[in-house]
Amino acid sequence: MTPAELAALVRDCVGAAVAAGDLSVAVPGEVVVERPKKPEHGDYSTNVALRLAKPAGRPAREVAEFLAARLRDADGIAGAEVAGPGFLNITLAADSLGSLARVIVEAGDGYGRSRELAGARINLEFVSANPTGPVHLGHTRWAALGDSLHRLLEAAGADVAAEHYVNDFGSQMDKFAASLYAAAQGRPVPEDGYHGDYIADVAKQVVDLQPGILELPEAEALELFKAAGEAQMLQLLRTSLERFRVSFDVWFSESSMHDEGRVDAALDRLREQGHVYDADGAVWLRTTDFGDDKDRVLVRSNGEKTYFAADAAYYIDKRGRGFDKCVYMLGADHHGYVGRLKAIVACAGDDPEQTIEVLIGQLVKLVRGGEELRLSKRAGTIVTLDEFVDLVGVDAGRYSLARWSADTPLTLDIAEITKHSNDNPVYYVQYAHARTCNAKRNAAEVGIGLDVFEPDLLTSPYEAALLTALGEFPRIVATAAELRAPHRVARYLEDLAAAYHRWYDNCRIIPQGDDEITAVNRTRAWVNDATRIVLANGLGLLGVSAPERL
RNA sequence: GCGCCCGUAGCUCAACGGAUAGAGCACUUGACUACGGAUCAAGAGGUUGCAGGUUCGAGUCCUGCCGGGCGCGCCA
Repeated sequence: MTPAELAALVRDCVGAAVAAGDLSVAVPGEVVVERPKKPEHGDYSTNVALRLAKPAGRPAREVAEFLAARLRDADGIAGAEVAGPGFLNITLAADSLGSLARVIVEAGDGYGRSRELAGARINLEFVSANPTGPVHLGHTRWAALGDSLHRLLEAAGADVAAEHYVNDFGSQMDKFAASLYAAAQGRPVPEDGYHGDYIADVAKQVVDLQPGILELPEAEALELFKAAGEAQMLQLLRTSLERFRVSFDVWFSESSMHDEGRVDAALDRLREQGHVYDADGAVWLRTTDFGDDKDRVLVRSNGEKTYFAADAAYYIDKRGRGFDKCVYMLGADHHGYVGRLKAIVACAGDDPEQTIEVLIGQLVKLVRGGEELRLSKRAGTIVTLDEFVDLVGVDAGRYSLARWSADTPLTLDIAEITKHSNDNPVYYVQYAHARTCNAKRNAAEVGIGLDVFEPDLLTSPYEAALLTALGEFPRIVATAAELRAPHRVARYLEDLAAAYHRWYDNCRIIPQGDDEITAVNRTRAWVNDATRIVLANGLGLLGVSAPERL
């Protein structure tokens, strides 16, 4: 019996109690069944009685007793007890709990996927690094979390587009072009330009591709440097991110919106909605109508459209493409932008509470030997994604960033996250997976495969603990997707790995010495394989490899 | 000044409003006749920043303080 089936059974018991007149209450749409922290609280527990007590006008423990009495008579239930203020603790019969192993093995890659978010069309925008420099550490946290969230949302059944916005319009691109031009001529880059070593590299690549560029008039050369430099930078961004196993469905160019008149069209739309006005020679959006602390400029008095205008157009474009939820993942230094974003949405006639969601990620610091890693020679800024990957590797890097909730400021110690030992959660989980693979190989060698399955033989408490942990996976995935919290998957995998290691220490798959191979051993091979599948599926959601050998 | 985020064990951090607040590291002590021990078992470690409030129940929600981070351009 899966937890979902048990939850449905509990709900049926509520329905039966109501029908019999024991309770007078509306049957809840969904009942939640959890794995209790303490094993003495049963395989599963539910707080449904506590929740129903008030509407039913009865003490919670009494409600729980009505349900317990019905549950005890149901198939697959070994026991149901009322505990504490009114919790209902449920123990499953061994064969009922053990049958889960077969369910998981048969589901394979599909185990953990659900239809919870089916029908949702979600636009997920993250990283959005400017094409004027490398991906840096601040983006990297979102690269890991955003890509994991992408995978999670799809696993929960949502229709998702991962999108990288390219700010290739405006004054910073002119500075970028000027920096490249200066570097190509061997002059020092302008004071307000971009100073990293990569500028010289990109400039050289542009000159190599277009040998005559330095002979052109300056204005023409700058235009070419801008266009070709951007193309080079985008290639670098893409390469860095792909190496980190992060991919985007759409790279969305800001300047393309300007070129195609879509910014003007968006401004017209906002004007029609009645929130645009002219003052001081500029065009404004009345965002104060929707809680912003001041109105914002869309078109400057010199005629140039602002970043903000393009963002409004971008939002309207996303909605035009059919997304009903636009998720923005921003760094903590951009949180001041949230109010304005919501105002854009409201000005466009949508409800910000419905159509956008802004996730704010706190800062990441890297330390080594107690000292913060600060300057990157290469980028002239803080540590880059490539340097981070060089330092810790993709698996440790992704796992370490995905393991913590985004709204916690994070300090990562290089020495700690690269240790190849149980000090390091990523290796702990990967080792558990490698161990399942190794156990499977060894079992196969002595003739134990997936042939005999007698789940009533899975009677060890270590078995029960492992099986209930395996049963939790689909709910963990769905919850992590709904709460936009990939770190829940990582924490769960650590729990599961621990339950597996304990089980492995106590329940042998291959008998010791010359002992005979029994149906218990053969059935345990299923449990081992189910664990292998869940660990692999979970690591996959985090973009971390699941090696068969370490 | 205004706004957002954070404050949990010595350290890094968990905990859909649920049971005695949990892991890992570090510290102390065990299990190596080991299906790869990169593992497992045990111990110690807490007034969840402070003070009120809401309720069957608060680390979690509300109010006010204290401390830290970040942001408040016709920049992007």
